[in-house]
Amino acid sequence: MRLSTRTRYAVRAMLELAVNTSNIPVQLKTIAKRQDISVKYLEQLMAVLKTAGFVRSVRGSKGGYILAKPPDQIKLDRLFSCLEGPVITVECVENDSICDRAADCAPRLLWAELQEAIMRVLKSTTLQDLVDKTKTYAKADYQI
Amino acid sequence: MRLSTRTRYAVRAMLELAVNTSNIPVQLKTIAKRQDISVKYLEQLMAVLKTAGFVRSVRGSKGGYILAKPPDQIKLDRLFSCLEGPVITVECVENDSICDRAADCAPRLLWAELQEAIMRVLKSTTLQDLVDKTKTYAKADYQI
DNA sequence: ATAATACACTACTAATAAAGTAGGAATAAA
DNA sequence: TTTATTCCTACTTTATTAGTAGTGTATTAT
Repeated sequence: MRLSTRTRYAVRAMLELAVNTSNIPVQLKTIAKRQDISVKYLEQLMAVLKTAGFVRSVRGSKGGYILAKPPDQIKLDRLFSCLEGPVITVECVENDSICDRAADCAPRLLWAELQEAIMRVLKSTTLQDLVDKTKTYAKADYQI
Repeated sequence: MRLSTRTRYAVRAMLELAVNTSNIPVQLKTIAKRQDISVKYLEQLMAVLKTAGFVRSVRGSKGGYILAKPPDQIKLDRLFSCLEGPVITVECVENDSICDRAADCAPRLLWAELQEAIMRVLKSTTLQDLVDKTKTYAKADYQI
């Protein structure tokens, strides 16, 4: 049940965009340096985030990325599902036809509970919440 | 955040042992057939479960496995940690020294929340709970 | 215009982990 | 002694994740 770096990187990148309150786009180079992620890898993640409608890109010189919506309208469960895929614990939770046992399967009920517990946390968290927590933890010269 | 088959198989195997109320040990062959898992793979999982003290084995002919404790004393969080490893979401949640950012990291707080939510469910579930649910769902000729 | 900058797209590769297989040794019952 | 079963170790295969590379395209500053 480990989280992929994919998701972690993406959340961190999104947070970098969220703390940028100006209208000047943030360059991947900048995020890559601050977050210690290769630009090339970030590009791929940003492509996913762009397709999903979380960010807008500005091409060309002085280009970069900005959030497509205000941070308080970006829920973490959405971010997750576009990065990590929709299934969080086990396939059968969502799709009971993949296993004959599904109908009578007690473990499956447990996996469903787990998934719900996870989703509850993610649904109740927005990018803005993370921004706020960042500020709380290191008010002055914070780094994400 | 997918669950390993390792853990799923092990839980199902444990459940097979739990529904066996006799003192006769259950053979892996039987579990393997009922659960559609290779005996050889099961052997490895059972070795882990045995080391962790969840099951006892009876060697030789007519041997097999039985639970080492009554099912209501087997919490799922314990089962998990011996199969899936202690870290559920991200390393840094447990060990903040692996990342310079850890102290001021808002995402890390989120991962910690996720982990807690998962653990809360697992800690409040025992093997007996699964047994009960199984019986509820298919009283007569239940298959796990 | 042109050079520089930065995103866009696609394919490939490397590393790691998960899943499963195989063979034989130890043990106990019949 | 034969048979059935767990035990132990090593290997193999497969899948996923993570990361790299190269080329293309759009935009802007000069």
